[in-house]
Amino acid sequence: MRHVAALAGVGVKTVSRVINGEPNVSAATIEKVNAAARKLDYQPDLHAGNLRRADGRTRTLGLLVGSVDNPFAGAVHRAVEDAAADRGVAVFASSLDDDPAREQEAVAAFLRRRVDGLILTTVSESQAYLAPELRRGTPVVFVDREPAGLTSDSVVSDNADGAALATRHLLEHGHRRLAYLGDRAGIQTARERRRGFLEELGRAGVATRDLPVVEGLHDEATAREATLALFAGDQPPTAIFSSQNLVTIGVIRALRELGRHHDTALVGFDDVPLGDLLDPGITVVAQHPQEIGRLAAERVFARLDGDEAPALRTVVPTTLIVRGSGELPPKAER
Amino acid sequence: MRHVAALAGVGVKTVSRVINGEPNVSAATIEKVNAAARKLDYQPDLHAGNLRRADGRTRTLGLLVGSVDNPFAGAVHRAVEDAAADRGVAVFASSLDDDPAREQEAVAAFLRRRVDGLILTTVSESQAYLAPELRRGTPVVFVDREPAGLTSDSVVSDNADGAALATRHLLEHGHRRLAYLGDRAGIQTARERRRGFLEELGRAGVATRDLPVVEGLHDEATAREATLALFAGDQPPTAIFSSQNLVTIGVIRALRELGRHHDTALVGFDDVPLGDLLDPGITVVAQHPQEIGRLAAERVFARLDGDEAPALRTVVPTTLIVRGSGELPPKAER
DNA sequence: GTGAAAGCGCTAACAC
DNA sequence: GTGTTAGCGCTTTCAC
Repeated sequence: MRHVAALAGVGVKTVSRVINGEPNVSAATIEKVNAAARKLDYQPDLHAGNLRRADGRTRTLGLLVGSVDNPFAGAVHRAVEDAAADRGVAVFASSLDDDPAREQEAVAAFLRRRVDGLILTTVSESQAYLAPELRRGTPVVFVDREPAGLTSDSVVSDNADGAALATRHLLEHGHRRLAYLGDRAGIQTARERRRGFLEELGRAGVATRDLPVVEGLHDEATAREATLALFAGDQPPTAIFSSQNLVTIGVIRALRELGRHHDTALVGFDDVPLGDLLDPGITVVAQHPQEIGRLAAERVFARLDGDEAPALRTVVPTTLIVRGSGELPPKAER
Repeated sequence: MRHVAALAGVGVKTVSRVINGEPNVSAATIEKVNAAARKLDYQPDLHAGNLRRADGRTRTLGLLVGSVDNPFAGAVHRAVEDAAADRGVAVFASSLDDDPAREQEAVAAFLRRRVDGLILTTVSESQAYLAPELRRGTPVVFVDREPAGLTSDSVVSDNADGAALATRHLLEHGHRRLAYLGDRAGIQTARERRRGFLEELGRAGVATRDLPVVEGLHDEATAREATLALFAGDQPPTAIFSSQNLVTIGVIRALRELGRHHDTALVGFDDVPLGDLLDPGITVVAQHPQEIGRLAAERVFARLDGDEAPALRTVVPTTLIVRGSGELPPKAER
């Protein structure tokens, strides 16, 4: 900046004014400064400016998702990015991998870089460690999962409702031997989905005691194996509710291997890529990750713009998408 | 930091030493400082430190991909993140959307934030604008597409070879009426893939004059329409080579609608999610985005670690994955 | 083993 | 309209 000022024959403050589009600079001076900046390939240092700037904004957001490689996370990320780009805000993205240590490291990395706001998917038992940061005024919005030990904005799917919707759908198609295949019970959304599943069965008067409730599945491989094991038993289910996109894919693979994909009903929670092109089409309770990301970004920016309202919990409804796999009737008992 | 120093009863420099794990501090002092830092929820400001620090490293990378919502980009991103996280480096991720303006803005946003390195997918005609930055010592690695008007490291798939491989596969299965459905010719990889397609046909002695070469497709919708149009003509192809994952999906949808998915061969460039579970399975020339991301990160960090070798062009081979759609024989002429 | 002073690139406050 | 000075939070240099 000093070099630009020298080359343009003005003071550094004038360069600063031009760079930031502040008023009270003559057109001729603006042109001189811009010419000098161009000649020197000058790029202002945002961080240096922020050190002194009144609002202290870095125009940077930290986003933590399950994995940047997951379609759900990709859609959330994209929506956040679009909202941020409109405001000249850049986005740090990190993957959580359902690892509490990674959560803490990622958040610390964001905070050391003085992000203006945080959009987080979390997995550790408590997010109380964020309290000081929240007091400091950094907006924190939780996506997909709600925080524990701390109150802040969140944007989540209606997990229990969606799971109940899926379950009711299977019940309506005559199934009574349903199986639940889901993620670790340590994960809040997994608990909610299991609760929705069991409660809906309870409302329908179906005894849940003997129904298989398999937890701890987190990827295709474990879900596939769990499904195979289920069918190796003497009372395989006639319908499966899978609580997560990767689990759903694992179930599909297993059912195909067993040749049971046309006689075992399946409803998945969260949409599956190309789910409509499979045979049968995969009936899912779809979430709306794009909408979740959009609303989360909206919350962060509202807070940055001075919204002081109490923490807001935004629930994004899920949608049942009927495609075939959820409408298969129970296989006749042998 | 001043507050921490005051509370611990030491000078700021001592706090700095403790934070950065520098030697020559007594164990007792370290403990005092850490206790004070914890009490005050002190988070060091990385940017402030970098202003003065000798190496000037922000421990931050800028990554520009097609769209963070695309599976290819997600895999690249994930690999870059994993390599970066090992080194305590955070990653800014932005979407290009094949928009030259967005490219420039994203890069400028990265540079204003003083990223240590850049991993870029580009679309503008020339990246010469990066020359000053490159001279300044910022490593720039191009992924997926090679730069123009500038020489720097790149990590790309063997686009022409992969396209030729796909084409040869279709020829070997007896097809002569092949169609090419691809992205805008303005995109370097699209040009390469078209070249590979046409050259392979030339080597096989197949006249390419009358074969449909449709370009300018960039999403499912346009690819679907182009495919439908192809079959509305009087000489529909017996085989299709689609040059990109979204285009492949659009083609699949159109073929299904037409009921032609079992008599029109299809090989796609770049893998398609669940491509093995469709009927027929989708034969593709798979790229290795994870590997591309890993190698790109490796390049950036090698440069940061002082590698001064001439610009390196790394080619990641593609792999033909046979699943059914590419092995369909030509439909008997009517 | 520790601290004081200067300065990184910029903006705030105020002078002219 | 424009420049000067101080200082943001930290690291460097150098003294003790």
